[in-house]
Amino acid sequence: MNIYDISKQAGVSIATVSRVINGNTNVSQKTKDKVLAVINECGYTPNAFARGLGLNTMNTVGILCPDSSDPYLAKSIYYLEQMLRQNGYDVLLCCTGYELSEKQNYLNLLLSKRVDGVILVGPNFIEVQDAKNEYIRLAAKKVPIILLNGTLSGENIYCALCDDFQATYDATNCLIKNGITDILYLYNSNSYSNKQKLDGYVAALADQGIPYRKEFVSYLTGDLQCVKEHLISLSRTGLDFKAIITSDDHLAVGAIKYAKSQNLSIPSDLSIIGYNNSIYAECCDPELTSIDNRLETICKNCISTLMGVFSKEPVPLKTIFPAELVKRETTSF
Amino acid sequence: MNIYDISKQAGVSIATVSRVINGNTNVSQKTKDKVLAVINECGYTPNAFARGLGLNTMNTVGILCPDSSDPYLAKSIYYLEQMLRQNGYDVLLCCTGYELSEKQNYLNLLLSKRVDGVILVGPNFIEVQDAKNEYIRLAAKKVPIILLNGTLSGENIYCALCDDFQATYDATNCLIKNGITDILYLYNSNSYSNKQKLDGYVAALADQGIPYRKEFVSYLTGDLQCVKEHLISLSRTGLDFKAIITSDDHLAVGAIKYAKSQNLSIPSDLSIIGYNNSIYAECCDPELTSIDNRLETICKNCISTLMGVFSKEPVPLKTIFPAELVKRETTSF
DNA sequence: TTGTACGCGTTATCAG
DNA sequence: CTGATAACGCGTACAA
Repeated sequence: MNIYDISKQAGVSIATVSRVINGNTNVSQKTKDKVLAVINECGYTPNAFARGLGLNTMNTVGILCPDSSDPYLAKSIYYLEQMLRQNGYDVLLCCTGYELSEKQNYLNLLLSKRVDGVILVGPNFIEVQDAKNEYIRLAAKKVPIILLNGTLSGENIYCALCDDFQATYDATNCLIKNGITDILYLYNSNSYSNKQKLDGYVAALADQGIPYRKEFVSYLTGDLQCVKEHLISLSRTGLDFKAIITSDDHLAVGAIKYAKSQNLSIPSDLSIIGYNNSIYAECCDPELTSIDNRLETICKNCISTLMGVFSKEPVPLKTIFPAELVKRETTSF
Repeated sequence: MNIYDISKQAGVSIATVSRVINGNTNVSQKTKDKVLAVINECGYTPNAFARGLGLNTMNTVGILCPDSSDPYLAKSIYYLEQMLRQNGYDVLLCCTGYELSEKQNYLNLLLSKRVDGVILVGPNFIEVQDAKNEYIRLAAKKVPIILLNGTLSGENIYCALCDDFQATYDATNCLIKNGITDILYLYNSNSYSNKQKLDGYVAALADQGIPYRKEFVSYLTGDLQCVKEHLISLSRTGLDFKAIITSDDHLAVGAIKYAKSQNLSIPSDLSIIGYNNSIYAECCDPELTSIDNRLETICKNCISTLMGVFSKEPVPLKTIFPAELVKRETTSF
């Protein structure tokens, strides 16, 4: 079943069939009806590959993320998929894992599939060492690249993110204002975004005249059990801490597990603040105070920027939204 | 940059370039080296659309799911994406929501994009009324359809699932054997799979001579708060229950929230068993006993079946795995 | 308003 | 081992 079959059956040329399919107005109602009738009768659908070849696009956007099962990234993907589809774009999904080389491979793979644009989801795409981000700039020579919760300068690269520095700065400040100064900071990746968060924590301490203590900051990967055990061993060294801020809700849940295991009561003995305001924050107990980085808003911004680029409208290179501290049961304020 | 440019630059015909690209053996090493050199120099990548047009495939599989941000579905998608990519297939992701008409629309959309196969993820695709599943059988006339955790008979439809009936049967039995007979059952969708789960619960009661009580079974949608409130109002009616089995971990977390709010101690006052063994089960407190339906195994089976269909090998129509009760802190056994 | 003819970039076939 | 050429199915100038 192709456009020739339809044109024969309807007694018109393929050009007319094409016009009808693509909503071209220069077709008489009578002809249009006839063609549509044949199309419906035959259940004809234009061949997407041929169309893609001619138009040099299949209206597809690539979404790259380290791990689509991470609740926060999963939510991002969900929003993006919905919004892209509303705009008539399909989603090609790629889960890269956390290795730089794989991210690079998959980005090139998407380019070779001729996607119209790529969205890099999550802060983990941007490395602190700028040279390692060069592959993204290279890709941006071919299609627009959108960073969701990441920031990178470069032509044809657009960023939408939350002010991570300010967010942890404010959260840290909030604790200090409430008389809590022994604050642990836990993070789980060395991305640029996580560096910002850490900087916010450090700056807040400095601004309040509280000395920064290296042993209060830990880089941690692994499951909840690992987090718990790390905190237990930390407290066994005699370290005394009254609060924990984490770069991720998952770590914060680990902190809750630690508190339970030591019979510490939350928040009177230990305050905990997570990051992302993901489902983790609601299903744990006590429910987690968490920094909300306005995921839906950011996703919406990404898509509107991308659509703007496609239609050659002027769009902002970088959009930064403020975070919001969502207070639940792991803090007393 | 197309195959003609390369062929000119290398001083060979486009046929030879094509042969080199596609690893055809009938090319002399010398020619091959020359062509490869030019390809690398120019950074040439074959046009995927043209290739698709010629081969009538772009090696793409559609994944349809109601909501990619649901932890259980997100995990499924993650596994599937990984495994498909290992086999050289891309993933076109579609989030349909829970409306039948939308599922239908999106399935047709995927077909029009000429995917090589479609995987329907999650039990929610199969309706109890068989007529409502007809659109899937129709789609299967064009490409193989794989049901992940669903079951439907039909040509070119393949199913991999977990024995939901047996799973809740065994879980219910387990509670009864431990002297708990007042067991609530909560479910959140009317899918075929959820019907199986409910049947398992009912059958276990019957086999143990415990009368089935309609008021012990609730259909519930909504967030954790809703679940909690429903249970509170249920207990206010004087209903006395000692255990809750749910069709989904999310509902079970709601049940935990309920127990907390009523100062019931878990599991001595109330036992809770969830379903899916998702991240919900680990991050709540107490950690949730949950029925694990072997997601990774099922995903692996789906992909191997699909690849089998693609290569025209004989494959099973239906594969059923047993579930496993993962015991944590919400049950005493 | 409609039809003809060509281009899009591959891969496959067949001839040499 | 290599080259010429015909599909693949559609969109679209351009002609009528």
